[in-house]
Amino acid sequence: MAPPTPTFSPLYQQIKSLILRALEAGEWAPGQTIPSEQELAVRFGVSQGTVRKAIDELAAENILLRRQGKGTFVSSHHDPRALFRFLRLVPLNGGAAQPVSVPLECWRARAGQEASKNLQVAMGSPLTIIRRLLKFDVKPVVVDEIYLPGEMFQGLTLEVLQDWEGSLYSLFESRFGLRMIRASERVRAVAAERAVAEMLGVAEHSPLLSVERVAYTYADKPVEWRRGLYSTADHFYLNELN
Amino acid sequence: MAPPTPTFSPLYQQIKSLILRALEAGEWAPGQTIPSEQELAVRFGVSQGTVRKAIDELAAENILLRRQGKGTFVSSHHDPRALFRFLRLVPLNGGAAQPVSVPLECWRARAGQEASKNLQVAMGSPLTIIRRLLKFDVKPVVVDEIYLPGEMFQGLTLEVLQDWEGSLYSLFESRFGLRMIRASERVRAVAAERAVAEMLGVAEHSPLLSVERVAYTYADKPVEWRRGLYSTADHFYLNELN
DNA sequence: TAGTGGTCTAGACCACAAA
DNA sequence: TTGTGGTCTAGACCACTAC
Repeated sequence: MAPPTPTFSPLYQQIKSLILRALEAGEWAPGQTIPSEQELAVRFGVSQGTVRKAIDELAAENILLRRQGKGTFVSSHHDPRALFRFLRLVPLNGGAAQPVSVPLECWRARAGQEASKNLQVAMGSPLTIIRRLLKFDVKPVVVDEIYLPGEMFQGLTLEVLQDWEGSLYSLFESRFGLRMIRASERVRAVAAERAVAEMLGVAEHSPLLSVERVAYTYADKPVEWRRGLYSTADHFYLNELN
Repeated sequence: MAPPTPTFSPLYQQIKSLILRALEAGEWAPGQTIPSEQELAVRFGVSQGTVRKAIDELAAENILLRRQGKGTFVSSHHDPRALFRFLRLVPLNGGAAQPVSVPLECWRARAGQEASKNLQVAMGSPLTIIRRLLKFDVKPVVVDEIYLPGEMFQGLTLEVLQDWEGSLYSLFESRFGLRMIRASERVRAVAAERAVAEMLGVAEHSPLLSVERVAYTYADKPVEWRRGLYSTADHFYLNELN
């Protein structure tokens, strides 16, 4: 006897995949609308309700953004609301909530063991590395070291970074067509080494938050690995558990 | 001219509220099934689809749990899967993933300014305070100090805590009928004071994670405030950003 | 006024679990 | 076999936005 089909995939999941593939292929640009539910229903040969359920899930994953009366939009890191989706840092007592990125260095290197594991690239493959400061209201709060697969970020230089107004991810989106969809962070407490302590204006050996992040684009492909050292003298890392 | 009705609440939201109210009133016990969608549809006088959408949202909030073919269950902290919903601590290199709670002290006090603010109770109102250790595989990793509104936790003693096998929240659920629905955590890095350093087996002034949590039950009512100090020598705090 | 997403319904059928 | 949740459809109507 043949086994009963072990793989059952609901129609709306298949539609979801098709929409994702279209997004991945750049068929609709970030910030722009996708076709209406009715149009997509015709295109895919299913009912509007099925398209709706597919879009519902993509909206829940922050990949699409629905706006009643206007349409469904491809979400974009240009949207200022998108910033704090990935930066969970909040001032302790009021203070400036808008951070400013200050690029310090940008250079090329080759992937070591750790980078190769986190970015799922071969050992020795080219990397682009960024070091930068995050300031809240003139005050430095975070030092980041950011590892990127070199092939995907051709032409990324310190000048490009310095000329950019806005978040890193919005630069990645505009300049390199890479959209970060989700990320995973590992948080630990570490003692500040001297160089970092100086940059953040804290005493050597002060406790800092070490935040290691791997960020993924479509199809769960990792495209960024970063390590941030956060001074939590005036800020905290906020996490909502649901 | 009268303004056009500024308050529009979809039917399914109203149904959702009704279900929440029933849960709050204890009409269905944690771990047990609620009536079928069809039954609820009849009870509330709406279509099954409307009940479904209400339940969908409650399931997304981890308040209900759907199981195809079996029914819809009231989620419970007895479910072992529920543990890591609130404890985001993961071993660095394998190691025991199941923590053991070791209650150290349990005493009464009166709410100071901070407790009063976090628990939304009056200054001077009675509190129950717990101090406990969390061990992974014999090794102490977390020291917690937990502040609870005294009225809601009558009869909570060190003996009760020591006799309980399982998580704190499952005790709260069984013994005091209080279910934690969501929580908000503020994470910072701090230096270990001597007493804490000794308990965790680390050097004085070692960097630790300070995790302050306010946990809420139905209707966003805060019922627990705790501060944990985490040793991140062998563990890290994991956070998924979506 | 037209077009979008949002809600609600009724009904058919499928997948899964338990008896 | 029965009962549960899960999927899919078709159609009506509502709320919001823009023209």
